[in-house]
Amino acid sequence: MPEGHTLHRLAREHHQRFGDHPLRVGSPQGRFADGAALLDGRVLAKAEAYGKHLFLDFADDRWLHVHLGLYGKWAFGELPAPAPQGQVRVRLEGNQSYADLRGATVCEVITSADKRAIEARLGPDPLRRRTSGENAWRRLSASRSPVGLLLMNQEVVAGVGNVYRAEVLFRAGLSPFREGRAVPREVFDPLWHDLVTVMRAGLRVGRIITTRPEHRPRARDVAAEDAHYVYRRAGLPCRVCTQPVATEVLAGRNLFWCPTCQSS
DNA sequence: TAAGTATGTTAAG
DNA sequence: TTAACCTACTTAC
Repeated sequence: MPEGHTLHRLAREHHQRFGDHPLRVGSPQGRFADGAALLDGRVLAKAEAYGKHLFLDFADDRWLHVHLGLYGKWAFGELPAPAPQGQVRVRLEGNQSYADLRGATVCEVITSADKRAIEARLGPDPLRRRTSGENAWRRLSASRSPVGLLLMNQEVVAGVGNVYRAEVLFRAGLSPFREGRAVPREVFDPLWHDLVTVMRAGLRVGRIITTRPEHRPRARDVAAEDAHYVYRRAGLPCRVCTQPVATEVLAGRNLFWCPTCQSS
């Protein structure tokens, strides 16, 4: 489930389980054998996330860079670790815990210069401290692309995926088809602030919940089907206006929106 | 059991 | 714009 909040949680969990310990690093699958050999036995000094990228600092200018892509996953457990099931690209083992990585799009050992180059391509990450949306505004307000595309562009905002894209546009009452350059500053600033709010909530809770309590059946114990306003709700009645939620494929991704509530 | 789908990105055409 | 990556879960048959 990798939008930005997931990666920030993963960074935290790696640090909690493995921070400051020497790790055994292997690649049961074999596909990352060379990289694992570069890291095996080293101490994990730090773990951080930037957008959807995870960086594990193995000191002396060696970082493990992971991007989960669509279906990559980390699975954690307590030692002793079981025999690897399926295609385990990386297995980390520390004092008490192990972690298995499967299905990642990117898994590589890089230098801090490589890491800086990756970060330089990314827009501001709403989940990083002391981060302003100014650079996102600069890109967005100069673009003819629809805002629904711009929010998914990691060079504009880092960490937003298909769920946050759909939900934050709904909460702003903004049409996903509005050109970036036609979005007024008075609309963008609250939208950025809302991104920070809902992504922080996702980081805290571990799932994406964007519906306000007054728009769902039960304020607590949010059921999966009540967590979103429009994402994956095509044809269902809008929670606010009861008109059917619309869907369309935009740039290869499913877009969801309410044509009534998001007409501006 | 097979087919379809997914919260993502890159590269080929 | 499309296919590929190649995992796990859901749905169809």
